[in-house]
Order: sequence, then structure tokens, then C-alpha cells
Amino acid sequence: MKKITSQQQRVLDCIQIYLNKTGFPPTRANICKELGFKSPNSAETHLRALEKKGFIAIESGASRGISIINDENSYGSKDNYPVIGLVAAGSPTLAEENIERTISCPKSFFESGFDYFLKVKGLSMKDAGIMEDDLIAVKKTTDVRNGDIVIARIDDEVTVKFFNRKSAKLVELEPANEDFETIKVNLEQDDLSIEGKSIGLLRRN
Amino acid sequence: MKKITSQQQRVLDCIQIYLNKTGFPPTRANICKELGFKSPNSAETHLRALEKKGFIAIESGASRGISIINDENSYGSKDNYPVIGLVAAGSPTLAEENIERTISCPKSFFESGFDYFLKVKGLSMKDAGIMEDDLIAVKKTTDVRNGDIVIARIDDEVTVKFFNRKSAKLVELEPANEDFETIKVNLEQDDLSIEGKSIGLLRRN
DNA sequence: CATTATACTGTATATATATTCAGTACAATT
DNA sequence: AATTGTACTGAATATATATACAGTATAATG
Repeated sequence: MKKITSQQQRVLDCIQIYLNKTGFPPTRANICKELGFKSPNSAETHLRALEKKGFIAIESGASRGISIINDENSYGSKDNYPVIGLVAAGSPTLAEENIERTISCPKSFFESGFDYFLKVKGLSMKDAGIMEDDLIAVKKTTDVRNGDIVIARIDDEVTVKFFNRKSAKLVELEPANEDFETIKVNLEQDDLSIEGKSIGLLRRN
Repeated sequence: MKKITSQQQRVLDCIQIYLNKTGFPPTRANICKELGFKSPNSAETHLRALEKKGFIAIESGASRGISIINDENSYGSKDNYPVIGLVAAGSPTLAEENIERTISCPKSFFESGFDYFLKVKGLSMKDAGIMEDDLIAVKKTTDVRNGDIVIARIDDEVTVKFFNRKSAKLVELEPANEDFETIKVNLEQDDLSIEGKSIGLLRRN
């Protein structure tokens, strides 16, 4: 799916909120009122952009003919997600012995789909609001960008840090806690693998 | 709920099927085509009957303004929880105008039951891992203990802080951020009401 | 530097849509 | 026997709505 601009995201959110509230999609005029536009054509062009990028479908000629395209997130469909403990020197795999328990929640609970919950040990990401025993929603992917919170494995040691690619052969894994040091990974010497990235967080007091 | 006739049931089913298929409700003409009626008024009268009996709601003047009323979809004990924005000087009530959207999740998602999600503004609880735009799961209760994270209202100002009862007439509301000051509430002078307490947190990146 | 995408206002209009009115017919209540 | 609810056809209409067209402006892109 192509990238979305901030204004287009606002329109998309507006449609979803309107749907949740009323049960049917908004008109161009409704969107204008919600977001403060003064011309229905403002909504129209954003809708066409969202359609072109594949976020929504518009039925031509039909009033309120907007539907949000949600690939695998069919509504109401729930699933069980494993909770995996992050062991200082271990691998957070989906092997059964690592699964502490499972949590049931809708597939569309976080923006993009995710694969498992990771139970956090330590306070190295404290300033990013990630505390001990928090559950991070992890999406398995290697497509990460600078600033993403990633679950990385360096020589069988698993850690949660900010990802920051410095050069072709240098990646820095930055903590969010001044008591911890940045981990500098020389890709020519060390074995770095990205397990996935954090797309959300769940805490139970 | 009143009894439904077979034809009205067909119309109700037709609306549901149309919704599943297209993502938005049908027009009178759509219903006619689906069920073989030759006049839009046939659909209209059935819709009015369904509305009168409480199966659907019709928004007057709006195209496709039909929504199916689902007992299990109303707030209370089931799976849809409202998200309420925390306004600096406002009250986080369940009034409709304050509900930004709803989130579907299992009743047992957090240890004890909860009533709504509160969207956090500001960083006053940063060191407790509560960041801007985080969603706090709030259980409405006045039964709070020292150390609980409470949603408190002081003279119509709503805030999230640690609760700390110092004496019979003194309560301190402590932030988790050294840039903020502890709020000392003299119960004889100020009006303090406890909206509820935090029993969990949800963050979506 | 030309082109494309984004982000708007403002006006206009064909048509999609809700909704009312006038009938007909039948069954179930009261 | 009168009333009410159901179940339709058919026509008419005000308005709700999508959508095109004419502009302006800025940022990104090749």
C-alpha cells in the first residue's frame, strides 16, 4: 500500500469515525464540516487520492458510496495472539515453550496487523513509555526505518531499541534511557537480524 | 423488542446483506430491486415499520441513513468501548459529543472490567510510561488507594495523576514528571472528585 | 525548468434519493 | 362494523449528493 499524507489520513480517520458513529459513510459535505473544509471539492480530491492509493473504494454515482478497504482485517474477526517472554539471552520465537499465554483481541486492533505480544524486561526504553512487563505488539517484518522501535537479535541476544541506520555497514540501536548505552552494530563483524517492529503497546496494571 | 413480520424480516436481512457486501446501507430503490418491489414506497413503509419497532434507526433527510440497531452494540457490558478525549478544562463524561470513536475488545481484556478509554494529553505522567495520545483504560470507581493512577477532577479541571492521601483533609495528586508540580488538594477548600482509576493502557504507534 | 501531486475555494448542475400523496387490497383487532 | 396494520403500485417533488469545471498556491520530483 502506498504512502498516505497527513491530510489524507485525517480524511480516512474521519470516514472511520463517521462510520462508527452513524453506521453509514459520510458525504463530501459531511467531511468538509468535520475537517473544516469550505468546498466539497476538497473532500472529493482527497477521496480520489485515497481511492487511487487503494485505501478506499468509491462506488460511482452512489451517495455515500465510500467503503474502507481493509485487507485482512475483517470486522469482528478475533484471533488469539501469543505472549512471548523476552529473555535476556534467548530468542523470542513462536516455539511453544516460549509462549506464556495467549491474548484474544480483534485482528484490526492495531493499525496494521501484528503477530505476537512481547513481554518487556528491563527499563532500557523507559523514556519511550515502555516499562517492565509491558506487552509490545510486534509485527514481524524486516522493513524498518530509522526511528522505528525494533525487536533485534545480535548474536542470539534479543533486545528492543530504536533503530538507526548510520551507514551501509553501521546500525545503531538506541535505548530511551540515559542509563543505557547505544549499541553500535558493525554489520561486517556482528550478526544482526531484525525480528520485527513495535506497532503498539498493551499494559495491564 | 416487538415481533417482526416475515416481509419486514426480509427487508432487515436485505439491509444487512447489502451492508456486508458494499459497506454502506441500501437506498429504497436498492431494496426494491433486491426484493422485487416495484415502488420505492414499498421499501419506505417497511423501513418505517422496522423503525417503529426498534430494529433500525433512520436519519431523516440523509441518503442511505439506515443503521441497524444491535442490542449488543450499545455501551455497557459488552465489547465496544468509547474513546474519550481528555480536554484540559472539560469533563470526560460519556456524553456522545465527547466520544471520538469506539474500540472493540473483549470484556476481560484488562484484569478487572473497565468503562472507557481516555486519550491522554500532555506528558505529566511520562515517567509512569504514559505518553501523549496513549489510551488509558479507565474503571469508574471512587475506591482508590495510595499509589493508584487516578482520573481526578478538581473544580472542573480533569487530570491523570498518582493518588496519595496524606490526611483526612489533604490529598496529593503527584505527577510522574519532574517538570510538573504535585497538586495539593485541601478537601475543605477545593472540590475533588475521583472519576475512576487506570487499570491498563493501550498505545498504537 | 517543466511536470506532477497536494491542498485548497467557489460555482454549477445533473441525478440520486428520501419522502409525501393518492390509491387498492387483505387480514387482524377492537 | 369500524379501525388498524400490513403490503403493495404509481406518480410527483423537494433536496441531498456526486461530480465536473475554473481557479489559486505550494511542495516535490525528474
